Amino acid sequence: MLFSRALIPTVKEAPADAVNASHTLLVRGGFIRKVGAGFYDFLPLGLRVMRRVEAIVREEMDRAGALEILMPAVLPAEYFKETGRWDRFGDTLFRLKDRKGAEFNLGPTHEEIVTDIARREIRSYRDLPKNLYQIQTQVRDEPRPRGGLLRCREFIMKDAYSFDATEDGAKRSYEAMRVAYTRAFDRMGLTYRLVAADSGAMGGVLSAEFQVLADSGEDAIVACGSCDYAANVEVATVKPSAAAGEGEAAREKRRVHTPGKSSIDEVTALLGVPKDRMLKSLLYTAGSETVMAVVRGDHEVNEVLLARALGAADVFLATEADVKKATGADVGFAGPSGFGGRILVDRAAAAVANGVTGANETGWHVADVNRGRDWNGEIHDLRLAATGDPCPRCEGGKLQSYRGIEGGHIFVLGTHYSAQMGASYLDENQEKKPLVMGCYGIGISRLVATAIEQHSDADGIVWPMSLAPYHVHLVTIGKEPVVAEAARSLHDDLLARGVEVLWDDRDERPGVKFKDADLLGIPLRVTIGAKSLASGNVELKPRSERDPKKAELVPLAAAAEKLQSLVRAAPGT
RNA sequence: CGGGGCGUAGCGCAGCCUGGUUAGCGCACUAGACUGGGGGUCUAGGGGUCGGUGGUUCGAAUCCACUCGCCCCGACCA
Repeated sequence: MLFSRALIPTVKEAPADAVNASHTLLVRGGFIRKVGAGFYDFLPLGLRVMRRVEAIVREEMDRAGALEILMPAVLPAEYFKETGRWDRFGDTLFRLKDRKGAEFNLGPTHEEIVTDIARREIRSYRDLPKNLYQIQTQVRDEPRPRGGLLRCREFIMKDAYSFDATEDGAKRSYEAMRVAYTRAFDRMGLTYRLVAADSGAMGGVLSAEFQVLADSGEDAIVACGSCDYAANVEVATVKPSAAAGEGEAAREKRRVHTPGKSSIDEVTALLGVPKDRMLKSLLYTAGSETVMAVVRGDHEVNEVLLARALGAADVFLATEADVKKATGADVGFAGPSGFGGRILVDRAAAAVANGVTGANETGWHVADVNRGRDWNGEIHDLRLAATGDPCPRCEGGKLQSYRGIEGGHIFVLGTHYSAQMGASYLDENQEKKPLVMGCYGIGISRLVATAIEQHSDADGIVWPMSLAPYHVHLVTIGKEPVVAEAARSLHDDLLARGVEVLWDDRDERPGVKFKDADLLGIPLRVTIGAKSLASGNVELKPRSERDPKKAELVPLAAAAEKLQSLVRAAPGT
């Protein structure tokens, strides 16, 4: 491709609304342009990268035996109404009406539609297993699109759905997807962790996220430094360590006056006790119930774990009024000792001896309280895991916190949708049974940005070969006909060898071309100028090499073959 | 949805507080000249319903009201 004939509108200045590297560089490099909040144009270069992601994902899905289909982006409302998600999705669902007033929604995901295919087309256990996938535009009216391609209202997703006769079969399908995803993410050159994830209100059995590590990520995850334990903090648990005051003799409970001191910091400062002696007591609303969650003063409540422990879909921190009603005291003076309602306590807090906590009376705390004698509660894992916490799986391992971008999610759904929608099969005994389903997503367009979050420097993008819009960026310097002739022959030779090349043939100064080359991030840069060409050479430099002096001189005649072998040898291609 | 902020040329911004010539700067763009290995220099140009509507005023980019859009933090995120 000739640069002069392409549409690659690079700009020097970052867009005002870009806050992270991928957004800035995708816009500056002319890969994408914003159309509206959460909607983007993919310009030629951006589309080429996305096609690479798609191709890798498609290859790995096909290798795993999945079958590509395409479902509509516009869906009659009846499908989401059938499963109740018409209401449950709330404002996130884009709704529209046709000319007759019939209701539709844009597809945010396609469980209903694929289940409809299954109930119509799958009859027998002999038809199983099946895994159907599509690469399709998905639309969700996100409350807050952000980060350029990282969180859009319209995005490209690969979503796959497996159908099995049994739970065991579903696990095999899930495992096949885990392998396929691992291969795909490896080929894309991404550094990621496969983490245990919340299976949500769907009652899923197995659920894991492919979290691509990036400081700009929206998700918090923890991973063990010693074993392979890794989990979204939403579901991460922690091995209990030695409790504060363990083994101490229980002292007599006493009331302490703490006027105006409602926070852990204030109370520990006033009383001179360490934070891990405090029993932090928070009130949550779960459905119509108000419950107390107790964690140690130096810990935080994990609301997902709390909701799970309660069997609730969601919990919300109680309002000020609810706290007063439940405890009889202002916010900041709640405690399990003497509390009348349901109490859930984290393991670590449960073990605290001679603890300090709120007295359920404004301006008062109680000290030297002990569980069993002064209070009680249901013991669960309720605390948020953090860096330095002991790994729940191995001996001696410490958890480390990371930020991640969810690049993929694999999930055994069970029979949630199939039972609801009547998607069943007949087994060997003529017995009708619901299909056991799994679903598996990869954020195709998001991964374009995610790759840049991991592969860029101060000058621009550094694409892995497998995702690069072109393999070779050919830069010609000067107007001498010999230079253009050499470039033309190399360009044609590369094309004949299946190497994709972008030739910057513009009448621009060398500095402009080099800056643009660094910005675009094509992995191999070949410079042809009169200087080196005089000795029959061209200059070769990988984008990952920062120092231009380290460019390698390669005889023009040997350049194409050398480049071809470099492209072939690159991982993931 | 709560809090904060921004809409002025294709992009990035100043001007607004304290209303008053022809609305300005940098980049980009057009033409010419010089230049030619890391975003070069000079000359001459083109490009604006100042987000929209209404109001105040002799006069509004500037003040007021409403409205639309966008961004950031939070909530939310099958």
